[in-house]
Amino acid sequence: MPNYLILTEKPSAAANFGKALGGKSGSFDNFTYTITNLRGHVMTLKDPEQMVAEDLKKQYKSWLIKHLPWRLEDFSWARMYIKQRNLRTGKIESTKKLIDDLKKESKAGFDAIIIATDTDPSGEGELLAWEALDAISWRGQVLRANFMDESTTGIQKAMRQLRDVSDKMADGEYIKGESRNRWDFASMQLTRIATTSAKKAGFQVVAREGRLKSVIVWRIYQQLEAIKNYVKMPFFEVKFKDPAGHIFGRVTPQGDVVPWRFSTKAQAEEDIEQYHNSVVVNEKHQTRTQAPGKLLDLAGLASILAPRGFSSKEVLSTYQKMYEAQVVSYPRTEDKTVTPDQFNDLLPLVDRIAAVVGIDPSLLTHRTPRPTHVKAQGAHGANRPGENVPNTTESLSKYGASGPAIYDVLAKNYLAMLAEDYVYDHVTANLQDYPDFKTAFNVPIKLNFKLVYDAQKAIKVDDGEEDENNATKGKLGPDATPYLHEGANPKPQAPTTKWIMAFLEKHNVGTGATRVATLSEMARGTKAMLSEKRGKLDLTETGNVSAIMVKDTWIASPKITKRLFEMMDQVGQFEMTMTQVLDSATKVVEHDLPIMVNNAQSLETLLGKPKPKVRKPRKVSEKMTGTWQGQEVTFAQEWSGHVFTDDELQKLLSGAEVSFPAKSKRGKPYTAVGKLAKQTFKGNTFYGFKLNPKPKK
DNA sequence: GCAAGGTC
Repeated sequence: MPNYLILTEKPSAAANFGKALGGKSGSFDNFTYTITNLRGHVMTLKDPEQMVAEDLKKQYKSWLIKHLPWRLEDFSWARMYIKQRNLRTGKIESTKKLIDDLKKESKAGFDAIIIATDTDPSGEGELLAWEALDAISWRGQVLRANFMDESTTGIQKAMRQLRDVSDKMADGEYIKGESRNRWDFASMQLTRIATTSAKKAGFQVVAREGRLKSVIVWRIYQQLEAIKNYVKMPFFEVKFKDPAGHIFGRVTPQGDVVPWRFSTKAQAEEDIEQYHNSVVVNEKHQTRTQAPGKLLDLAGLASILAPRGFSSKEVLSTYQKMYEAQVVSYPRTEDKTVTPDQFNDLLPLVDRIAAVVGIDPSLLTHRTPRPTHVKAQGAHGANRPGENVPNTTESLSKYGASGPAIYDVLAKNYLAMLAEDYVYDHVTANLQDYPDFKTAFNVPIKLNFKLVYDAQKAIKVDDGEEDENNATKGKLGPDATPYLHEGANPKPQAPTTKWIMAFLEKHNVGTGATRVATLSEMARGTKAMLSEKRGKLDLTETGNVSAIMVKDTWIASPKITKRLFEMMDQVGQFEMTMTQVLDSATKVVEHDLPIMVNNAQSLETLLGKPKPKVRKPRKVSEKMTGTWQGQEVTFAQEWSGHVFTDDELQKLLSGAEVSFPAKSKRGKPYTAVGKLAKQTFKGNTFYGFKLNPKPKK
């Protein structure tokens, strides 16, 4: 029997594989196996200057426009470990340990490694698996297991249909992912062009311009401009009202010029003269139903919580912690449905969940799967409550400020699916003497799921259309009286988290999780491009500069992502080469470069004189020179706020140890013990006080 | 100083 190492994408997937195959290791079908896992991408491309020949390093380190566009064939596309802050512990972690462990594990006599990472249409799963296989220099056989979902049957089925992909260059899915990765890397050039051009014009910012950030920042800029340039254009038209307040009007398609709308009140007052009271006729009633809204993904959840004052960042990190406690399901899903298995797993818990969020369980009568919400496809399933039901929502604040709100929305939205459809009476009628004047309104009959949660309403983006506030109560007719209605062109809506998420989703830019992560990243730190306050988005100076720089460029168009994905499909089918895909990145740079250089000229006109950056004067500590180990050295007389005494300075020069009270970066007091030593910082040699190495435990 | 993608 062959012995396989099954490589999954993440711990949660490894757990599901273990469940499906009967343990973390064992035998299945005709092989024995061990399951292991990655943690997403474990390697990333090196910096540009680290991927080229020695004599090109200087030019590829430079941000000057004369060195751009790059010759992408100069790159080795070599990778390095990833160092990143852990969301839970807040500590910087490197992927080196994981790779070292995997390398050790892979040497335990396996006949093949099975790539069992997520099946994603962009080839990301293959890419991140091959990053790891290349990093451990795996030379043996490689098989691929494609699973559509992480259910037991889904995984078992996949493990019986293994494909040989030992030659990664023959694996279309890998080529796809690698192309996407290199294309995006090449787009880095646009940041250099924008930043350098803006700097020349006096704006000292880093203008980050990838195909996600530039699209977001440009869309927000345009919207803010539209609001700034909005001029209210009132209009007047004749409408009718019956005694109960039902309004009868004519249909005006958006943007159309119609003869019954006037720009002055006087004209309309003249017009109204020709109308008289009319009898209401043609009253029709139709009973209609509406199904509960779809289940949520992270972007939807973040959209709903933003107006309550929870930032994307806060929701992301709190949700992750709640997931690890199994209070909620897997965060980064793209599914908006659940599988029948997932539905059945949660079913016995729904009454308890309802009690926690204060929903009357007698409303939850639809306990069979709805075909619209429960589908036999998907992986982790839509975001929903987990197997651990909390006692109260308040208790979830231990995971973060947004904990109770996350659970409340998530649980109610899931429970809404178990309530019956909303039933309402759709009423229509028109006027006898003026049949073009119509009314339409809905009268609720049974609220049903709307008493639990109305996700559609929560997610809906205000389109700026005026609300007529049509009456929904009272008897229709018997007649209606003409009146003068005053309206106006709708004011563009303010940019919000919800609004930008809807825009990105419409254009298929990014995934649910990356959209939230990118927005949160764009709002963070000294290079922040935008601010997110209670869900309202605004641009910082960096954001404004970044936006103006991408006016009329290709990179800021959502079509670029669409085109990239089309090319990725072709490259996956071997109808196009990776080189050709990358040529298109160079074409974008060539196209956008002169435009950006030109756009820089309008920065000052649009934004005013650049604010001079106030530089904090750098504190230069006093230096002293003396003889140490037989050579003349110069070193700082101060270390971490402590000024050495004359006695200590002599001790240091003599090579002796000194100790003094100090405080750690976190403000924890400790005793610093150390000597003078030769050290390096960013490649430069210097002399100075150095802490003794920590004793090994 | 820089991308977008995945993850804890």
